[in-house]
Amino acid sequence: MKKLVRLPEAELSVMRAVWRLEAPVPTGAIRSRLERERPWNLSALQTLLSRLAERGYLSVGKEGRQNVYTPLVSEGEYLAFENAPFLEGRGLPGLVTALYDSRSIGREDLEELRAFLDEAMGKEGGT
Amino acid sequence: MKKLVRLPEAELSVMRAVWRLEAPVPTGAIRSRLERERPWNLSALQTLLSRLAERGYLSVGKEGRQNVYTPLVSEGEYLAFENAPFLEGRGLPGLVTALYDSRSIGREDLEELRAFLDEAMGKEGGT
DNA sequence: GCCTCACTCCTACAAATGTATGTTTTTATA
DNA sequence: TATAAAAACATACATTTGTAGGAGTGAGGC
Repeated sequence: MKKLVRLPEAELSVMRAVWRLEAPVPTGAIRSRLERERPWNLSALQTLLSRLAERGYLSVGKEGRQNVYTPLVSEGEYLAFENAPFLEGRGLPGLVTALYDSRSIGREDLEELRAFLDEAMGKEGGT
Repeated sequence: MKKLVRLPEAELSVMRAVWRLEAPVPTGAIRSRLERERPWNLSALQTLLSRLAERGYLSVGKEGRQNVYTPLVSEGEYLAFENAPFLEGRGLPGLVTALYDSRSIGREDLEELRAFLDEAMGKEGGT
């Protein structure tokens, strides 16, 4: 398991964009994906991309003369990493409970989740 | 709903400690709670606490001579806030799937979660 | 061939964050 | 009562993060 580091806000936004695009992703695609949310100056974005590469979150390749980026850390891995302190203390049910209690998710979400689990695991729940 | 801001690493560790203690929490209690993980210099910790108060994450009171802190944002609210971009895109099942696919949680965790949901909502799941 | 576009890469710098020192005030106590 | 322990509070400063400017370079249009 890679040694992850908590990403600063701006870099995390960039990663989220990359995760949602088809790798390898050219800079321009990332830029347009983010233009509503964070209309960065091109150089600013490039700085963030290289920092992400330094940190081992992205690999950089070339497609012609353009840089293309591929995530080296999946969104799930990162999510697990960020939520680890909570998950360790209280487990997945604890997480769901906390979200529910703070009204961040509702009863429908729980229903949906249960249906999803039943579907994914089969109703038997064998080992 | 308060306007939350993503906390920097150090401040977040402090919040996690506060969340796990009984409010209102005196500085010393936070300090000892964190001494393994982040053995901060007392002033360093005090700086972080006042920054958290400025940001509206903690309220500060006095208990005799000492400062005592009370969270103004619950752990669940914060969790929801941090995971919001993911949850909006993919919902709770998506989150669980991402964790599972990245092997951050295992099949037992899913079993446990399902059992928990069955318990919490009743097996019928009617609305 | 020359210009413009679209990028890359290097450099810079203000603001935010992480960590510590020094000073003062309390309270407890040898 | 002099001394030490505990903590507040102000201040400082190195490092990291956020954002941008500018120089260089291949590609396509004219």
